[in-house]
Amino acid sequence: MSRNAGGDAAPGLDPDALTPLASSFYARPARDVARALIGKMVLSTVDGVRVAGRIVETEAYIGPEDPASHAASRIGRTRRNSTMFGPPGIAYVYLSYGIHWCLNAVTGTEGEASGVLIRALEPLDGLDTMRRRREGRDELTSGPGRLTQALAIGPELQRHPLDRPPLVIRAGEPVPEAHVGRSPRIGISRAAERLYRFTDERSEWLSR
DNA sequence: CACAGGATATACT
DNA sequence: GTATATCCTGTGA
Repeated sequence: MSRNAGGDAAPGLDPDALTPLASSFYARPARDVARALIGKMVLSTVDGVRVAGRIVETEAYIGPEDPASHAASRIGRTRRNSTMFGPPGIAYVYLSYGIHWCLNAVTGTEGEASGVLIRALEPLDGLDTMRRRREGRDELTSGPGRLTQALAIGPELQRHPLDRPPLVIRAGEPVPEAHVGRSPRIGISRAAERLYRFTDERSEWLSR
């Protein structure tokens, strides 16, 4: 079977040829990383199957002072959120509503407990695999729980460094500032006014 | 030990 | 728009 089965690949951009983002990319404020991740590529080879997508929606969660964060100061460091206190560039994976696994990249300095939630991808490669994993549904990767299902991301990838297989984030074509939207984060009750959600406004694959 | 609620997705009215 | 699945975490008895 050829790559790009199902069509919809970005022309002229081969995800395998792009440089993985080093941990230094993540070693800065979560808002900067959330903005910079728009347009980057996520490649999963979990289960030996190649699946790729382009990041179109992220959210920043910024240290203990962010009351919406799993690592908010009122909670402190716990077993669930301990990955957020780890070094930048690793995956923080958590279970939402008992059903959906969600993927974050840890950012900032070690112990800072900041991260970026990957909320939506534009499917680029391995669409047949995504559809199978999503049981034939059309919404393959437009939502944090949907994209982890499509990419077979689960708790086995807790603390996985994001610069190597089976889950790699790579460079992509820059998204001009004019196309980047900023809006309130989805599904939170605290600090709901902060504009920590970043989107590629051109995308058809946003979560809403 | 019991319980409430969540950085969601889906089915149903 | 509303209901509910489903389970882990954090909290407080």
